[in-house]
Amino acid sequence: MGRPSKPLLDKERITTTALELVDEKGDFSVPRIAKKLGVQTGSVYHHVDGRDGIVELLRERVCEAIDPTPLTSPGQPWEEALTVWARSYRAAFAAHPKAIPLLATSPVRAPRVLEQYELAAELLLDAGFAPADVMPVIIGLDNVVLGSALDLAAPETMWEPADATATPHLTQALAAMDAGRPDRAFELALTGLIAHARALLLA
Amino acid sequence: MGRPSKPLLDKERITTTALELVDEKGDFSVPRIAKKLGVQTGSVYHHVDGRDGIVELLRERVCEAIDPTPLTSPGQPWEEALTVWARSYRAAFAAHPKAIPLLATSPVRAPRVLEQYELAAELLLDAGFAPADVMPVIIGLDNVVLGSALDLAAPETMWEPADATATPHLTQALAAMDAGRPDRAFELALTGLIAHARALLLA
DNA sequence: TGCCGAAACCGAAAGCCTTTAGGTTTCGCT
DNA sequence: AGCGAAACCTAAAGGCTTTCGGTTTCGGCA
Repeated sequence: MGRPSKPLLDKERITTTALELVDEKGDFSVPRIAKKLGVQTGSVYHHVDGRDGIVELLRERVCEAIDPTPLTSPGQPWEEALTVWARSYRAAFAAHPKAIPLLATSPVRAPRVLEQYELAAELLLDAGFAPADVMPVIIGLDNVVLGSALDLAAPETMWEPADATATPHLTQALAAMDAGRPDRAFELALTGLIAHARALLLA
Repeated sequence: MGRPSKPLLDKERITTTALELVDEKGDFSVPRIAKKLGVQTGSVYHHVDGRDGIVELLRERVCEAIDPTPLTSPGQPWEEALTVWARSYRAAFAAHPKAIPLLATSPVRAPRVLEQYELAAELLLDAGFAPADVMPVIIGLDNVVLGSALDLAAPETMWEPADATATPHLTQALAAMDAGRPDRAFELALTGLIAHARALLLA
């Protein structure tokens, strides 16, 4: 009953299980993780800093797939660096669309993730952006990326017209987007944002 | 103990109380609403469709302050209509920034709110937008508005670098935005989006 | 080699939360 | 006058997060 010979739990396995639950149900709970791992609920708390800690682990895990090298390779124009980074960013979140609502509403604490934003901030400052303009650009990028990733795999998640006859145009637009090319929409929104940022820089 | 002479509860009072709780704590619960109204928890369920129903009531309440007339007044260019509407939209949410995470993560069901998006969709379709391009524009607008409203009153909500020395540029950018003019950032993001939409229309 | 503290799990419980069910009183309509 | 619906209460089920103490095992140190 006491300590097992080989540990049954670790952060990796907890994170993996939480992500599995999020991917299929859109949410997770500590008891469900414990049940999936064949362990008592309380045991999980020996490896993890509460539920919020698991959320941060999920953020780290999802963001591991983002390639930060575009932000650090010198000699590139900032537009190109930001664009390539954003594509990688989007792909990482599109792989786990149901995690986005979970991650979008809690403050970012994970150091490895903050590090990427730090690189982005440095890139923009080095490019000559006014300090006050840096966050708006980054946040705008964030919005485009997450919004697009969310709509990529779950457009019906955010708009639920109960009565389609009351909102014919909205229903039509939703259906058209379903059948459309979200990739193109993302690319256009991205170029729009970059153009907006360039205007900020020149102003 | 039975039915009171004058009803103690109604949707209005429940919504108002929930919004008060959200404004000060960033969240609400049915028992807390009941306690504030001097009533048993279960009683609330006689007036409201569960917790999710209260969220929709909150959405309605917050969105009441959005002025839909720009979307319906004819003879105006769609750019102007959308811009004016977006400013009103942003002001409504900026009045209750802590409600944004709550409302941003649940599907929109409130008819009065869907009606506004219906008007926006109709406006864009009438302006000649391809059906597949309508939702990307609306969602982009949504992102700019909510993102800006959130950062307007609560920038520290989303970015919490525990170690400022590890992220000097990010910390500087955050501080600069705090001291800066979020209004100007919003206007620039908005014009950027409108320009992007115009490019979509012409393509 | 023997011991001791830390690590890892279990069992139990406190204190939230949402939601449902049934009982009691009052209101409005027939 | 009476009856059904409305509005509240009491109670409880079942879930969640988190903490606390108990038990066993492991690793390092004397």
